[in-house]
Amino acid sequence: MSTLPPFLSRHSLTTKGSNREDIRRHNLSAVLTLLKRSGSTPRSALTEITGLNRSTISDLVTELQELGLVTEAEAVTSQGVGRPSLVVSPTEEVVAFAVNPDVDAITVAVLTLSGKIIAKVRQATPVQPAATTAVETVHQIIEQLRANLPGHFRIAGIGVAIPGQVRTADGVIRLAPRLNWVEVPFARMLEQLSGLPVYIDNDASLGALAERDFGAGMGYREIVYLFGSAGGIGGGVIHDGMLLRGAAGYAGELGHVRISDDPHEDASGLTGTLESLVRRDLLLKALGLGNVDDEELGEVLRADKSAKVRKIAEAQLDALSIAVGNYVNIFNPEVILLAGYLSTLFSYEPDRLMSRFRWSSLTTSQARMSVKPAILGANVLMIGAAGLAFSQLISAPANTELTRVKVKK
Amino acid sequence: MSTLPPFLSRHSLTTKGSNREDIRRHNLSAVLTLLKRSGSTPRSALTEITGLNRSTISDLVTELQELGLVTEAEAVTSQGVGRPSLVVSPTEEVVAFAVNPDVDAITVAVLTLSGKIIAKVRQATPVQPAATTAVETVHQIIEQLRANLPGHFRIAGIGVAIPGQVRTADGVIRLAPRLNWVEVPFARMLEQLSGLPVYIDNDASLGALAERDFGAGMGYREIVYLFGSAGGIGGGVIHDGMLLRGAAGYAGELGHVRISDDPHEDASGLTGTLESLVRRDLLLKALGLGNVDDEELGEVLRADKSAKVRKIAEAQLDALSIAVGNYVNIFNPEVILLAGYLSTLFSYEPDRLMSRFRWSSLTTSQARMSVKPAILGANVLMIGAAGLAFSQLISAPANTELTRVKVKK
DNA sequence: TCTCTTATGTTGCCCTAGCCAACAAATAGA
DNA sequence: TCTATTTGTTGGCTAGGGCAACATAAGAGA
Repeated sequence: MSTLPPFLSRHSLTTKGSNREDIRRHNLSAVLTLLKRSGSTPRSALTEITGLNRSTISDLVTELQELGLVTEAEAVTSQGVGRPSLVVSPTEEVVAFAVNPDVDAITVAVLTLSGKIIAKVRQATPVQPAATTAVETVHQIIEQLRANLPGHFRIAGIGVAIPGQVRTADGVIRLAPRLNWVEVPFARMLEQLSGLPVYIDNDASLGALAERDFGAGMGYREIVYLFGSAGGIGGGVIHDGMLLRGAAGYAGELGHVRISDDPHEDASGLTGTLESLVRRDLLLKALGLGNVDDEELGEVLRADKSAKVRKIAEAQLDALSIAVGNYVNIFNPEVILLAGYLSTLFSYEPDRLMSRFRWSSLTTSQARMSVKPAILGANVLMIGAAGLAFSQLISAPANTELTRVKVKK
Repeated sequence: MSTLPPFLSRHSLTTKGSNREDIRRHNLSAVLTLLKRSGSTPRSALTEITGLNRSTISDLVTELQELGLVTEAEAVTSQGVGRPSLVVSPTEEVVAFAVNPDVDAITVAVLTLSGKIIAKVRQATPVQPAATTAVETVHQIIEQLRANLPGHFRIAGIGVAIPGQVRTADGVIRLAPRLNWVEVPFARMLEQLSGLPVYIDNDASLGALAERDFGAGMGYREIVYLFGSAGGIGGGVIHDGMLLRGAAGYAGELGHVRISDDPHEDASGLTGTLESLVRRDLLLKALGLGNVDDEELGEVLRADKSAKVRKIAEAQLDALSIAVGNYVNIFNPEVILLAGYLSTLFSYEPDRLMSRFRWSSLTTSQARMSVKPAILGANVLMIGAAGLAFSQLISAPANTELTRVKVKK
């Protein structure tokens, strides 16, 4: 029996020792991570980036190949003097399901390791579904998609993007105001139905991860991601290349941060927050628009010449500027990515935001910092959710079980 | 020559491979980290916490002993059945200098690995010193302290806590408004004079690290630290047990975050920020106090019964509540630590803050979150700065050169 | 077409560091 | 004093990354 100082036990994660298995896992994971992000990569590049020995890379790639995760092929185009390097690619035969339940529809897709969408189903929900109904619908769509996959494909799991707060430890949706879901053990429910491992996280957080891997955040290690949708404003922060989750997974609620004394409430009942000031619905109303997507909204907005609309848009841009300035001070990011409605708003008058946010942040922190629109469009949540489902496989390629498409009875 | 996709090169850090040396370094570091934080620790505890084998711990401790970093001794009190475990302690003979230049004084101290202060000199500066003057003064004090150290002691380096923004990569002070220093290559200057390695960081960030290791943050991995001083409000964020530094080291400027439309400016010219609303000097003035420390301020404040003072204090508490609520939403921390003046303010009426911050953050994120006063007092910056100076040694015990007290000619 | 240069894949061997098992040592309790 | 329990110690094992030598496949130049 031990008599550890009580606080030490909690430190066990940081101060864990490592052994040979950890090395191997780490190196396999490093190689697979590179392949996921950049697709086909020559072995020589893997050697250079990882700093490992040629022979080690050879060994690692062989193991990944035996695991059925990557394939090797001879280079098509020769890249110069010397023996051409073999090109390694993530296989297209390992897939994940991505799920996004929202107010008006449930979307499910099948994606490969490198983020390619193989199939996608969007099922409209006439009435806002209860959690149990939603889980069943998701399950049915997945079964149908699964039946259409080639038999030798294997499945990493199901990733779910939730417009709300998710306790990542056990996959419980604590609160999804728009869906009116409270304390729903979504992961457990869907796992029991589908028999597949289920991973859940907040939608904006997954958006941030998707942009980091395949979008405007590629190559950055310090990213602040702000996502505006019909339901409000969410955020995700990438720090040191990894998602900032906080104690329970609720970190990054960047839309619910108070920046003004304005008494209007946001969707969560907080006043003066970014979400309460930057409202897509207000602009839609002013433009006389109904249910349009962000692209169409952008076009109408740019075409509109009324002073009233301009005033609303600019007031929202100014509020966004303050928030951007704040996040520069807080995170000192390399880049701030604006997605969804915020991207539309930004594009309306980029200079206004760029000049104003500088008033609300320290000049030092602005150095070499850029603000960009996100580039992944409507499929960003699918890519992010699938990435989440793959994350276990990515971090421990040799120790993660994949499920066959056809279940053996 | 390689033709890597341009963004991949920046990823090299995450996707670096690891080898045997990395394991050894990591394990030595894990053991030394534990010893630093908890002081004397039995070998059995090291085994249990790290998860490593008994024989491995034995080997690691032997190496640390040979490096002169730890000592082993038989247990004084027996702790139960079985052979008593040997107790390992960090040596007291490896020290670091801690430096804190401020407006009215320059403070330098000598500390051991476990944060014990061996010697301390506070030299008042009648006029606010220029950077070069300050560096020379620091150097002289260090020489004097060094001369008084036993000859067999060894020095890890100099850690400097700066009331301003520091570019951590090269140790340049970008801006320290209070000292009126701009773009000062402090680390390089002091390194050239002293011949010792110099590490610099922002004062509040170092405060956060000190509280994590030896203060109210012990055992937590997600900490938001807010520090109020005469010069303003600084912040430090510990995420996953590590300091959040951002792209260049400027992250954590939590005092310069705008939370209201109030037009008053803070020390950096930003309006409506936490720092502009929570002002120690205003309260001092209202209480008719001069240059007192936080403890005395707290006593006078508690004794005071005037409505005017109460109004000021409560307004400041309310502003602090909003900021606390915001940081709960942003970081989902386990604990928020209030230090310096903010601790005084909090203690004046803790319930007011505790009830009000709940209005400005999502209830979900408040679960199991606590707000506490920091417990390290006036020496917090010395502890933090010394910890910074030791960090290189801690992270690579076998590969870090220590300097002898007596220089061989 | 034939070398020469260059870059990469392959193979066998080495070495390090963590693990394991057996044994020794030091305690508490009966 | 004897037993159970826990921990330190020792020697051998093993996995996996590094290394060097060699093989291979290009391009360049004559």
